[in-house]
Amino acid sequence: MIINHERMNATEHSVKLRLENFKQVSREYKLPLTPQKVAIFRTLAESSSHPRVQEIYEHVKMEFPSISLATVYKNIKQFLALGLAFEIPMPDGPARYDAKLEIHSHAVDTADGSVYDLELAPTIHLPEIIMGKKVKQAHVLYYL
Amino acid sequence: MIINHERMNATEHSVKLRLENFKQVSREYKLPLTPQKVAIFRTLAESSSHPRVQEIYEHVKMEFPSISLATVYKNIKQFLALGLAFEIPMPDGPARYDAKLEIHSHAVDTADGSVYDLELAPTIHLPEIIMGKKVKQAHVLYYL
DNA sequence: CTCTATGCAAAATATTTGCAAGGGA
DNA sequence: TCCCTTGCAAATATTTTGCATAGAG
Repeated sequence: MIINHERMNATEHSVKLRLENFKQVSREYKLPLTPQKVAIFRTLAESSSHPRVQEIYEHVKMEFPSISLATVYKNIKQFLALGLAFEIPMPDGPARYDAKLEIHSHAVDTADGSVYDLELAPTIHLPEIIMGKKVKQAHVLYYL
Repeated sequence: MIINHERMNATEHSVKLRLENFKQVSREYKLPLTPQKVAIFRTLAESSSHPRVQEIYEHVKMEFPSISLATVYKNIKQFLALGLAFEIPMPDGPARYDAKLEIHSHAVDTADGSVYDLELAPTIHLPEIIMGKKVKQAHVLYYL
């Protein structure tokens, strides 16, 4: 297992890739790309701290002071449905979000609420089918 | 990987083991064993459907009509802190609970909200230490 | 007798919804 | 133009808290 400390933010390159994917998927589903929506996705893609909805809202508010919390909620839900983001449910308090595309796992430090990205070693392969259904999302959550 | 369909409830034997453990831990921490608390734990231990707080409340209410939802919340939180129960955070809606003692994983069917217990094959061993901290709880969550 | 638990009500959080107006493709 | 989106406010959950009383050990 490789642990990605990610003290720094996502690289510009990977942010660009995520944004391109986001735009492509939006076109595919004929969903309009509003500036607010792009700002919400970019905030998520640029962050490495697995922000809460509230934090995304506060960040986007700097650029769009009139944005509503409901808009952020609606967009995040849409990202999840489109497979553009992961949700990391937390044992206490609101969920955290992650725009990383590859399936990976998270370690949640319950002491301070920080979330670490983990890459599973390639020898650990998660099942793709369970109970005859395709695995849409897999999270390995460790509570420390 | 072995999938435990668990259409039936937990066996009487395993329920007895869980209840004994619960009572021993309570004595250890000098926490009074009230009838309500025992009923809440028993409800959890006997169920195999990973009930929500609300469902536990409704079940215990049959035996203790005056029980309060707050009491169920308080007790469930205490069980988590004592390691007597697992919490399974859900992508939508309230978390589910499980009194199973061994670390195992869960598959969440997002279509109907049902939760399956999974036993990880022994060849897949989860790390016990991450970032220098002991893993208190590990969940492998699959969203189907 | 002491300490935690219970039950009730109110408060605090968190998330969703309805709807009129705005805006992207 | 056609939908989807936005922003606001109100409505819904959901969970926590304070406090007086009850009860376990």
